[in-house]
Amino acid sequence: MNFPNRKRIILQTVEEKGSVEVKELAELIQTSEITIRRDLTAMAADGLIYRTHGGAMKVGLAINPVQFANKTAVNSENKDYICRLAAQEINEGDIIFMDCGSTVFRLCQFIRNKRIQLITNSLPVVNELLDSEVKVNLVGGEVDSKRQAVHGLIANEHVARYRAHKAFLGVDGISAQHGLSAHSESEAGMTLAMASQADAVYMLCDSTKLEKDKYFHFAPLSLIQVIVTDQAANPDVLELYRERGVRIVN
Amino acid sequence: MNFPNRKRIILQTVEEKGSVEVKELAELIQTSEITIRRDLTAMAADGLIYRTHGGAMKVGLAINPVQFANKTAVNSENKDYICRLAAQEINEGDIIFMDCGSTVFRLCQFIRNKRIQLITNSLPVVNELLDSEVKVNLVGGEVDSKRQAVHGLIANEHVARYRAHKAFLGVDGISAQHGLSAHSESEAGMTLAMASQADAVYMLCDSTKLEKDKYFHFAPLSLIQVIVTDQAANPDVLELYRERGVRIVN
DNA sequence: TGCAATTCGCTCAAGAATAATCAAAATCAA
DNA sequence: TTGATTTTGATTATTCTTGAGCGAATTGCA
Repeated sequence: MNFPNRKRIILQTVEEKGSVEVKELAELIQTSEITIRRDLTAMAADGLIYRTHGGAMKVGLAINPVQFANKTAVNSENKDYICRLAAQEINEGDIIFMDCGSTVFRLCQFIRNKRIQLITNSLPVVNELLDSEVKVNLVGGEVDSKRQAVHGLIANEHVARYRAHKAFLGVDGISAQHGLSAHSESEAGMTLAMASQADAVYMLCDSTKLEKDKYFHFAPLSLIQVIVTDQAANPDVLELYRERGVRIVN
Repeated sequence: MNFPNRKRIILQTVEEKGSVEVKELAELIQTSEITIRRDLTAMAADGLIYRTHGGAMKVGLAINPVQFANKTAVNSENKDYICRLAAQEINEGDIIFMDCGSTVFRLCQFIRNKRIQLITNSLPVVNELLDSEVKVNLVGGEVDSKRQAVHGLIANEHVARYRAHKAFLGVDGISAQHGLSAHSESEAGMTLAMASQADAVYMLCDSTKLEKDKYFHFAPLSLIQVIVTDQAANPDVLELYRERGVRIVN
């Protein structure tokens, strides 16, 4: 019995029973426990199951994964807080941009029932809003599988064809002095493209990202009009941004 | 016993049993294990089977082991047969179009390991191939939530910017006399856009769609070069298409 | 909190499967 | 037929997988 076959059996068992034990599986598949443990570790790494002591559990979204769901768990209360505020800024009939940040993704749940037009380059966002009131326009171009989003030259050009009322964007780092910075060039390109086509640019960033500089600086602070952040943000820091004409929502 | 014959037997065995071992096949075909291994390697490279240590598995079982159980897609046997044939027409380095038909979607599992460039307007296809060897380019534009695909003017324009070697498309109806027909205008637009930008157009259609006319006729038969269909197709009907210069693969 | 019982991951070794290489056989073209 | 090409088989070195032992970590129970 080889790994793919065991994998199939394990998945099926987990799916049926909700949770399984290592012993149980070893007995069922007629192999050693250490082998099962190794299988479970590998499968958990792929997000197919949830590993527990002594066994494994079914993970809700694992089969049809928007793997994004796991990543968003970090700082999730803060992110939800931010998104709730951001959602209040969106009115019926608005045309908005959303990029592919993990914070921005959580905005989806708060805008499901708004009748708005959305332009995005994020695949999880599109999936999330497929059956909603929101009319979605997807940016075309090269798919970046790691970020589950569309980036590149063609994507930027696509964005340039639209004009929106508001852009809701994430960023890796932001500082009052040096402006916006990112880990990757392509993400920065998309941020710029959307920002330049929007009447108002909203940065959704939890307080940990304030006054942090990442390696690639790509825009001055003047690119944005609003920062939406959480209540853990230092008031003195926020004042820095206000002085430079940025509206703070928190 | 030559390769094509062995291939046929191997495919049939894998299809029946789900998974097989090298030894088993060597015994069955009365040849050496090394030969079987070579056959399996070649077939796996074409995406016809999933290679495991010590044997091979059905592609579907290995790719999404669980969905398989509950998902009783219409005509799935025939569709897999068609897609397996279609996959063999795709070479490393090819640039291909795929549209959003349900048959075309099943092609995904057979091309996961091919190093090719794909341009598609189908969201399920993109999701399916996110973590694969395939480089995906997504067509941008209005998202049609019912069809889970991108359609419309902008989408067609996007397609027009690319040139591909082959297009793999679905269609609602096809007849030797009247050509291609569809249920919806927007889908027809996408089909036309892709077909006109491809060197060779492959229609993937199970035999039930042959000689069927749907309400919206949108292109003559000359638009396409190849029809890939299943073995239930009536030979006399196929002859009609051959007479009109269409290559038949089945 | 502390202790005992599992459970875990790491490393090592044995065995199986594989890829690589080369020789023999079969096939094909002229 | 001869020579070239392809296919097949055998051998060997390498890689992959599995299972066991052992110390470390985690859990459950008192």
